[in-house]
Amino acid sequence: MPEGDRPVTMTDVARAAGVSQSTVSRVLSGADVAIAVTDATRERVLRLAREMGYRPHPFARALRGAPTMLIGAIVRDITDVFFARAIDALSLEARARGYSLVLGNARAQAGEALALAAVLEARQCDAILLLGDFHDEEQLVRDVRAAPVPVVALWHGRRARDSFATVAVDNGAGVEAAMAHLAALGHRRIAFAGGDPVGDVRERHAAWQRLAPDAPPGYTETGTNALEWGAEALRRLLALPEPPTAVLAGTDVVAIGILHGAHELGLRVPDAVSVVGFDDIALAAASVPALTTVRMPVAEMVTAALDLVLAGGTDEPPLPFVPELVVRASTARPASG
Amino acid sequence: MPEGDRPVTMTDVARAAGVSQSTVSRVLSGADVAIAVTDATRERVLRLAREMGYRPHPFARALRGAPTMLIGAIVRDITDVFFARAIDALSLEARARGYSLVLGNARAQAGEALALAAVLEARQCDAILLLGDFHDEEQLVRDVRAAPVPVVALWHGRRARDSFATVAVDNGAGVEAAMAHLAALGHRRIAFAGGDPVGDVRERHAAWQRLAPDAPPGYTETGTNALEWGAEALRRLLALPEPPTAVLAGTDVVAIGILHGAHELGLRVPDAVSVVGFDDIALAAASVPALTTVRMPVAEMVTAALDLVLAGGTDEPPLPFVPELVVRASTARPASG
DNA sequence: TTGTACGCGTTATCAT
DNA sequence: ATGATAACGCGTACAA
Repeated sequence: MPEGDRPVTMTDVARAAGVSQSTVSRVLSGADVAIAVTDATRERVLRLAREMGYRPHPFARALRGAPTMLIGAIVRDITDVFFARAIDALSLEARARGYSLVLGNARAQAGEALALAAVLEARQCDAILLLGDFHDEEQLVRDVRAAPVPVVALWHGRRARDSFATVAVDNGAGVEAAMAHLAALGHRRIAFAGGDPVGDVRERHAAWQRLAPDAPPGYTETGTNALEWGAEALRRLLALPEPPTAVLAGTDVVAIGILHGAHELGLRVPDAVSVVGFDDIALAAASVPALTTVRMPVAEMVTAALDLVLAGGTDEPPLPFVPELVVRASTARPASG
Repeated sequence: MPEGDRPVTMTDVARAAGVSQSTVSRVLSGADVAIAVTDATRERVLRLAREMGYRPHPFARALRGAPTMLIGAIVRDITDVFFARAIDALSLEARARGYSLVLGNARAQAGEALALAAVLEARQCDAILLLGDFHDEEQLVRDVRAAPVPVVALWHGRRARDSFATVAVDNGAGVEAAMAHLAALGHRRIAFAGGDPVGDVRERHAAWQRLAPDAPPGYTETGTNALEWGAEALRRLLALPEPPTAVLAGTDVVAIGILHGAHELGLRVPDAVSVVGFDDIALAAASVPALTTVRMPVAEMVTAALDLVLAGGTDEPPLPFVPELVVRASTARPASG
């Protein structure tokens, strides 16, 4: 029995059981059961280990090359409800596979490289997942690329050549569905209000441009992915000489900000203006009015990313997932048909 | 130089520099600088370490008793925007002190104890923070108590005797401020709709009961902390023979659900009914209408909890923080005096 | 079937 | 000023 408060080691158990430490290791690590050790010895060791409160020491195991069962998740902004949901799905899915999550919140500019170098790159994690678009964080991307573990990115926005696999969504298809819905309702003047023009939002904007090539000037608003910004963007759009009858928002967060802005202007949605979001966050179904949006298959994408990264990250990434339009109450025929 | 892809160790650097591994350790671990090693040697070692891409191996250090610089954060439900904000604040504050976060999402019932045993209890973390009320998760609390590292709980709701320190908010004071505000506006019939009756919400409910002892039956609604539930609760409250003129919600999430429910019923807030939330989540300022609520000092509480737990968790916990009422547009004089 | 011995990468304590 | 050496807890060839 160890004196003091020191954790119980295999050697402690071995001494108590009157066997060698290796025997304890054989019994407890459970390799090739029933072949190597006498039943009597096994039971004695197991009993003592339990009684003495033995716990394997993960660092000693890791030093021997065992996987840490830790997955590093680097997320752009966890206060973004979309990413919060993704982290939730990720943690559940990871745990189902026996892994835990180390959270790297990238929201602080300074020291981001530090945190990664210290925790993730330093091979404490078996795999690294990037959540969000990090193309502007060059140092971070460099660090992660240099990591000796597989890396997979989610919602990173596709670019020419990335050094890691990407699980993405077909933003073009989502925008097409939204635009088709608005067109079917009779909308001809559809603006885009896009928050941060990075990653998925950038792709959504590009798709909108493709589908509305002759949109009047001023029909594109970009800024930050925040509720207040959505309200501001709406004010500017409605102040145009030829205001839009519908707004396609880059994210649900911006869309809900637009709903708020409309209310402040004394306008009713969808009577005065139709609004379509993107992502289908939980709040979208409970906003005033309930938001028509494009649903992101978060759980499926997280599962795919986990499959990919735990397989080494070198397999072919899955085809972009296809999002689905969810029609609710924030879209209707335009007032002036 | 190491063959293959093996990470660079001190021994590799030592070989390249023509010195012993101990010398490399002395130089790199930076203990007692300038005394022990020649400047020439130091510079050569430092240069080679940099060139060769040496990284300290955290597990080997941990095996020697070094702290892991990992903080385990166990959160009830990270999709709850309130906790997402807390995790954000926590990760920033932790990183400022050189720590990283291991996320334990407790939202899955089965296997929670397992995840803890594997990741936290097994002394991988230097400290453990509990975010939310875990009184109903007995196995988890038992596991955490048995952990050999300090534990501090946040928003855990105070109970008779907990085995770990708690950083809490004075929910009574918050409810008093909200009720005083409503009373000053002329409200006499104030109901409480409280989501999950655990932790802080439970305390808020108790405070409401104390301040409205003669509330008609049916004025208390409890359920889940979800948007839709808020809407349902409002429907039931307004169906009462003597419906309330104001509703105090247990959380902003419920409050925003109530706003949505009112809109669906064709009622305007605050004309038909006043609504007060609790927490001041980001959305509260951008809801329709903007929500009067009680602001939770999240950053301050997180800082205090980190101070406490990194000091060993045994100091006296700080006095409950006092939340502050934020008056916005969801409260007004009742229609019928 | 079981014990001995070694190494994983570090830090710390001795010598030299 | 620096080098050899011994731990830390565990897994595993190898010997017995």
